[in-house]
Amino acid sequence: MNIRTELDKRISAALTDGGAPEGTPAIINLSSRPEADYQANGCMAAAKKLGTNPRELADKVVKALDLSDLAESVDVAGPGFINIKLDDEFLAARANEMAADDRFGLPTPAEPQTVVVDYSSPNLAKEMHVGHLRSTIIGDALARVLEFQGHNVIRQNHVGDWGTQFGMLVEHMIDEHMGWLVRDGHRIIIEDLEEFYREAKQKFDASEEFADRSRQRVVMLQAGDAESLRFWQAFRKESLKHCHDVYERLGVLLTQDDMRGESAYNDDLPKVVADLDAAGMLAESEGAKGVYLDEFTNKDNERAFVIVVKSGGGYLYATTDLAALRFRAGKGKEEGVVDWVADRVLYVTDSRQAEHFDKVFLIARKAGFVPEAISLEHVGFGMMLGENKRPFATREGGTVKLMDLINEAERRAKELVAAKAEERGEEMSEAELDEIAHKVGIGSLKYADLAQNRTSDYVFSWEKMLSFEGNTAPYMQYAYARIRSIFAKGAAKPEGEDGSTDFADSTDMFVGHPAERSLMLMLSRFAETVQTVADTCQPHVLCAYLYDLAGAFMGLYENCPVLKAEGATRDSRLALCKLTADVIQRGLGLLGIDTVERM
RNA sequence: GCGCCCGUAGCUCAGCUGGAUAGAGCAGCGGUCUUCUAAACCGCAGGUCCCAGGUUCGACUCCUGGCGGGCGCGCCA
Repeated sequence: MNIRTELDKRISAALTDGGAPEGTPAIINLSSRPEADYQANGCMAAAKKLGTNPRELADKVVKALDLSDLAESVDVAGPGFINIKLDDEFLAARANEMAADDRFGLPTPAEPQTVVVDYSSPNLAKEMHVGHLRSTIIGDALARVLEFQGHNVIRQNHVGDWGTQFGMLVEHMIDEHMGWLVRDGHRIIIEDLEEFYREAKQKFDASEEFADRSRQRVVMLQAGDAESLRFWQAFRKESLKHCHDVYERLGVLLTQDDMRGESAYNDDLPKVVADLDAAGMLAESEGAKGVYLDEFTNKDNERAFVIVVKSGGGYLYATTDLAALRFRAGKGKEEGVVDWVADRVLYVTDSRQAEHFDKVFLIARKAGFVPEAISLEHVGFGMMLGENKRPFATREGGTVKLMDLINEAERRAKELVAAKAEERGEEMSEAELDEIAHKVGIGSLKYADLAQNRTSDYVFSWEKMLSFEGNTAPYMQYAYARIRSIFAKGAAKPEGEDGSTDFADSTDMFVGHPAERSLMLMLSRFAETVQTVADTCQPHVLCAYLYDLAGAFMGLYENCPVLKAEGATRDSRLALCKLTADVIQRGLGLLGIDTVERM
């Protein structure tokens, strides 16, 4: 149950009974006061509109309201706040309900949506680097959250596999006599994509002859020349393998099936342009074709011109994005390529592209490519900065490869875990150490990114993200491991071989101590938290929740013995521990982060 | 020139369609391990919420104008 939604529904109705217009929002917030768990702030705003006294309205609302099944007290305070203290038994019932439900009481959406999440989308010309990290991590977390909610999530990896650079790369491949490898149908091996790109680029800049050949190669490629395509295909395959190696290491759910790169829309590009023309939107300027938008201005304060065909005849990313939008909004299904039509499309790219998407979305709407009912959202994020506040780079100022970053994260995590295990005098096999280091290292990398509001730039710090103090992955994973160790230590096991528990009445939790109540209250907020994350595309809200949950658990851990308690109290606390661990595990799982049984 | 984002404790950040006394972590100081992992917990100290106006019963939040920083604005993505 989403308690917040429930309160909003009921109090909103009571506001109507009290004389406010239908649909007046109750404005339910968490209360920071000890005498309340939630507060409704809607009366003040409503009273202002009605021209009545807010306190009187609040009194009327409370009279019209029946919260007896969930609240212990409902009081009017201050200028017209309605304070709600939930009933202990209600909270315990919610906890029991959550424990018996693998969705932890999360309501299924009334109308499941088809949500396209466009994320990661690296350029295949180069190896994946830190610039792709945030999109990959944030997008993956959002896809997991939406999927868990019950929506039909379509992951789309809109990789850059069709640009000018590919002419250059193919030409370089030919120069390097890679033809025999390609011809035999074997996968070519490029040890270092980054280096390969650099070589090609150097040649391109240094040799006019090579540059010319590269440009010709692009034309041949786009015209469908078999030889060129074969090389391109081989390079693409090799590059994709690098990507998927990274995804695998990161535990990102993108697969080959989610791949739909720019090249997939190649045939649609002329049609997009023709349709813009048919819609009367296409204009020409200095040989280029594009769309004028009154809603935006350029540097000279004239209306903006969005180019879709270059003066040389080539297409741009705006064209490809329009084709992709149309594909997602129904054309893909119409043509029998896919079996879905998007209700919502999320573009997880850095915030510098915000205006680009505003323009593209606008054109798509105006041209009738995407109906108003389909929600188009640019999920922007800030840059990754080094501790010197400059864009994150190697000491020499070069690009940081994602694979190197991952290796470093795991190396540091392993060092930490090994040192602590030794300090405690615990034996840990190399294999177990590696597994824990992997989960902690990757978890740290992800959590540090996700825990912060995505819109702002974020300062990358190894020290901070691998710290066990504060809102970090290691802290959360440690909190989980501590709970699990209660089960490992005591005779009680969270579940037996057959999934049964060995403590009686495992779902019969009750409130016997304030710390238990606080924990249950926090647990009950899981559903509303997931809802917020899905609505706003802000994974940091989930991180903050999990951190608060861990904090609430520490209250129990410090104040309420579990294994030493007896009878029903012991059972109740064990069940509470298990539920907390499960919610933490699920919550971290929604962020793409694994838990460990010990660390 | 226009537009977008940001400015909260020494540092890194939260602050939920405007709500009651602005919260965490780090760093600083002081406590808590014969007791379920002390990689933890508890306490203390620390803030003109960039500035100035305005709207309102009420503003970190909304509006206007500044200041400071980042980014974008026609043939890269």
